Amino acid sequence: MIRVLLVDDHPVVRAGLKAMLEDPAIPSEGPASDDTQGIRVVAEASDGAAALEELRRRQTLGEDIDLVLMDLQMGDGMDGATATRKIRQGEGGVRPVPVLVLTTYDSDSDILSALEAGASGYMLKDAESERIRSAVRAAAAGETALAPEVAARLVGRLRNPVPQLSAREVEILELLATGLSNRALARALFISEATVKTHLVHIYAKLGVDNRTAAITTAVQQKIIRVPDA
Amino acid sequence: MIRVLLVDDHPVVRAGLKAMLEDPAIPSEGPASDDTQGIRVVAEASDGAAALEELRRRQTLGEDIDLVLMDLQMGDGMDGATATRKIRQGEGGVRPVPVLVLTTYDSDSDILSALEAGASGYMLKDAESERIRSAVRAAAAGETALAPEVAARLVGRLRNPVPQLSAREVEILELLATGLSNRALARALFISEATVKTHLVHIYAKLGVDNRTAAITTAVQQKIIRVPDA
DNA sequence: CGCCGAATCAACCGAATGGTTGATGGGGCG
DNA sequence: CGCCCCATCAACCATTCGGTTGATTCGGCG
Repeated sequence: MIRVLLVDDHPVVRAGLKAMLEDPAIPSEGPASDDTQGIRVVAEASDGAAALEELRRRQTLGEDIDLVLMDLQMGDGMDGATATRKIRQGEGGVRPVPVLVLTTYDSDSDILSALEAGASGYMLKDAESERIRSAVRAAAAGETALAPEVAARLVGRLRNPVPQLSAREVEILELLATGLSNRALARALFISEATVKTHLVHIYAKLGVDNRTAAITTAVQQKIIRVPDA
Repeated sequence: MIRVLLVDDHPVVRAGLKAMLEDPAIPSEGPASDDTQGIRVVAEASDGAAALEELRRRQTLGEDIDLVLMDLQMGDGMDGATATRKIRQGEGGVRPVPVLVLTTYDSDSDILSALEAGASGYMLKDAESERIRSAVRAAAAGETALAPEVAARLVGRLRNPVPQLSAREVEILELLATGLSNRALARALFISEATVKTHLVHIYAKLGVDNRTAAITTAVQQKIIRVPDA
């Protein structure tokens, strides 16, 4: 029996995962084996901080958790990648437990940040239930479980690595996103307009675009910057 | 008994909604009343086209559907708003049925397009299960069910003379956010570059900005548009 | 019918942006 | 020390963008 802690901010998704994990549509044939052992959702949390708290509480009670199923995007509170890192590093008095990330998007930066945080796997929410169950079993057994789409992205990234923006370039991108002109940008950063243009050219090249608008959306998509607050 | 057709491209979400709708955590007290009548998910579909097909099929068989629960964003195939419009207008040989939209985002354009398409309600996926069930009951009874956040947006929009952009202007903004130049914009919309510029001037005026970059961030902040998907 | 707003287009202008080449200085690294 | 990357700046040019004026068509509305 694999004991799972579910972390997702949407009650609907928690209910769906619980149903999927606990009620296999096709019961295992033949005698029970390790490969088809049952899965039980024994705890749930709606954000990263609550997940850490719940994990610690369960472990203190001697009710060990075998696996954490974690969403990455969570409205407010600690995000999934941060929570994953803390769990894997045993912060806050928890014993490290495998974390399987299960989320909606497969952006490069999401995948990278999750895996760097120590996730044992990365599945997408549009997966069929049997896929998700086998990923849970694999992750609980200490193996790595990647959705095919995710694996493909990783391979693609190895082939042509994403050019890294310098700190200055990111700084410029952030101001760019507020709608400043080159001149305003120059004044804000105490540099000349010429320098701003040079930076922009570098940014365009690294992002594979050819104008400021595309640079902003691309940067937002790749989570290099965020849309500035209102 | 309310008979529901579930439309969502994610198996996880379908399973979650089914579990939530059919297994009320708190069984109704006292004798059964109309208000607490049961809900049964009798059919599912993973995109808009399949939903129409399924609805028609069930109605032909005499197995009427009382309500369609519809997601707006669906990976490929017909999107939710279009499917909602077709169902409400009885296209494709279906009898109109109330449609409750249940989605993740609450952007103005999403809400408006769903309601204009004839949706009976608009709920967010992060809602608690009892909220969703009561929205289903209300919508099936012909009432309008809006999530509080959605209702708040609507009244806020009535108070604030939110500079109302025309449909065409929003369309332009959305393409603008992908980084297209005026010329590319013109080609994409089969209009002249002059017209694009005219629209942009109007957009800038309504949003209180003076260039395209600021227009995009402002529009995103005010949830007039969303950052385009990667 | 006349009015108005939305959408379309044209022509024009100045300003901003993009793209290039080339140059300087400072850090880090083998 | 030499090499390379980063950040800085200059000058130049073509293209694009922002803004204006004016015009046409079409649909809705009083």
